[in-house]
Amino acid sequence: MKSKNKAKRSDDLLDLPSRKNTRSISFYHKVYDIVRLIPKGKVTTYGAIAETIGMKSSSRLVGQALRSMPAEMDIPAQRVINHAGLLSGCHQFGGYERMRWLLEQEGVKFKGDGVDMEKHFWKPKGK
DNA sequence: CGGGTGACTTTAC
DNA sequence: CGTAAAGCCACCC
Repeated sequence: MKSKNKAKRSDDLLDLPSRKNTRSISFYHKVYDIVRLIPKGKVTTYGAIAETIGMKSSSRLVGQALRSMPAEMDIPAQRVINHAGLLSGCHQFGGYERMRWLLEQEGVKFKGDGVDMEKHFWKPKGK
């Protein structure tokens, strides 16, 4: 099955912790570390994460990292949304409704179809 | 080594 | 307001 190829990638990414000792940590891994720091009930944007890493013009890479992220990892990826507060990665969570539900369980309020950024936006590193 | 890809963002019309 | 296109760059094949 083709899933074999996907499994290989996941396994490689799960090797994350052990790579911590290496001097060259993948860009993706930095993204994962930051996303894990997002407090419950808060959300952030791809651009904010990219900026924290030092590549604010490459917000796409953040999205790409999360897309490749193995589901086995305990990363609240649902808290990462786009600049407009919309759930751009909803398909990865089984649909918009499901991703929205996950956020609402954490206390995130919605404004229209997107997250109320005024109340829940959180910038990595707190400052 | 080169081309394709993408959970973005911004600007332009 | 909506759609379109360009800029951006790490990772995979």
